[in-house]
Amino acid sequence: MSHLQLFDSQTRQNQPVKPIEGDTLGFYCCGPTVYGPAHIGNFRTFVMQDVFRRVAESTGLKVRHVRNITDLDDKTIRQSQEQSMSLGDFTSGWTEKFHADAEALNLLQPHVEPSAVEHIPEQIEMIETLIEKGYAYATDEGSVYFRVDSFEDYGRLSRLKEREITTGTEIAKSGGSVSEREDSDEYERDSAADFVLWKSRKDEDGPNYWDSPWGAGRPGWHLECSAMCKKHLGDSFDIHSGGEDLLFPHHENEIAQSECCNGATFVHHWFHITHLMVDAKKMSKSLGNLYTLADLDEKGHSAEVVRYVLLSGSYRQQLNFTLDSLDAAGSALRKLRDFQEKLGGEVAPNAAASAEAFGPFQPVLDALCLDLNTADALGKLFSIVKTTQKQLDSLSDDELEATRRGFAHSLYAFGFSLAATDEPATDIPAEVQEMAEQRWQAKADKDWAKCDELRDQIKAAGWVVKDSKDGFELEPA
RNA sequence: GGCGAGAUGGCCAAGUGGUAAGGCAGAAGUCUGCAAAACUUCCAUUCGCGGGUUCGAUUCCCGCUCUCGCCUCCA
Repeated sequence: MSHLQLFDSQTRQNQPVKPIEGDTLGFYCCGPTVYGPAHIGNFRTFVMQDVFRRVAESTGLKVRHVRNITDLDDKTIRQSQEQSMSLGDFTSGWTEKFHADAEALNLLQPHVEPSAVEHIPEQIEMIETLIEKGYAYATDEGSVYFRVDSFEDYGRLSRLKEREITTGTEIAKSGGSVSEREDSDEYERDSAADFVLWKSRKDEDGPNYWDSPWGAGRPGWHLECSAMCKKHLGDSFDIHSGGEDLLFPHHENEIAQSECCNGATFVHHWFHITHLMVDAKKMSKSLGNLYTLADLDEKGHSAEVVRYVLLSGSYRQQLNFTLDSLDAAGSALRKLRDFQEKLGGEVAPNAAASAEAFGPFQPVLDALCLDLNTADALGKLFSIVKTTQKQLDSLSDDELEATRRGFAHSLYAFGFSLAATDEPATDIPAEVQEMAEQRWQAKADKDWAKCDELRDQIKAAGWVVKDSKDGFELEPA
């Protein structure tokens, strides 16, 4: 049995992954904010979380996977207002889109997918507790803030003390940039570090407000995750995950809210995924390097190819995404597909796999178990594929079966389905089709000169003929 | 300014105190009427630069150069 180790951002070490209590691992992922299409950077995080779950289950662990939908925050409200849509209609559209993308990427469905608007009462309840215990205060305007000074452990995840927090002005002076802050609803805080738990109603929120003991308003963004964690995984659970940017302040604030409210250690293991770079730069709309699955699909790249690229580097490293890397990934996947065809037979991998099922592919699982080293694991996979291929003919039935099973389980762990590629259905011009058919006839007649001539003509028309035993294929040149 | 990550063959990317995985691309061959695909073989005496420790360093230590990320609501 292989034991899964995962780097923990808080202790900055690999830690064994095992449930603190019982036999099920509580696993919470900060999900997408549904205000637009998710981009491949978002998906790097979700794909890695997916691989984590697949590997954990492959080693025999049970996982309770919770991934929320953030449908209530500044962005969803602003966008829905701008588009004159109800918040619900607006977010459900983008949620559907996210689900479609997730399915295309072969992400396992979380066991629970809670949304923020469905957890308003839970959030209000937490605020009440925090006020009662003296960790939060309401302002005259009807907002509630968390008093950061009241939680002495504040900053332990992000090492706040070591980071010598500077103010926005100082950063600006030193040439750094600092995000715009919406001070309009934050000026009445006792301390600049305090963060909002409840935002009093503002005109621009439109109809999106809820009643509370402090008046109409809505919960602060950080609180939703705390509330959903508490409800679906309890006061204390195993692993909390998200993009590296969430480490501070989002996760720091979650710890503060949850631990002060619940009086228990919030999370035992923090799993943060490093950001994806595109063409060696940070993704941004202004650079035009922010890709969605739809963008890449348009360029003829399947979601599985994207998934492969996202797994080609280690998740704690900045991975540089390029369009070229998609082509390389496509070729690599084709190689795996060919191998699968050569193996023949059918094995349906499933989550109830035991580590033994990997058989000759054990090194793949071992690599994944060491902090999800997907790059190393892919290397192991290809090595084994190569050596197996050479001895394929001399394998006994049992060995062949073990190979099939091990390969299938490896694919499952990576989340590759290797479904037959859907060739882009480009319309073939009738005259090209005609020429190709003539050529096929000429070939049957062994009229090689005519064959070659037609091949050239077809090529001139921008197409390439590829023969197989039973017929030909046309592809854009 | 503070904190952090990194620099490995044409590209991507692992890794280890004992002499560089894997993928892509490229080359040759088998096969094929020719192609394509597939398969086989080849492809870094070398891991940013300069020192040091060591029998031995790409891997440990020191210095330097460069790149990149984060620094309050962006996965």
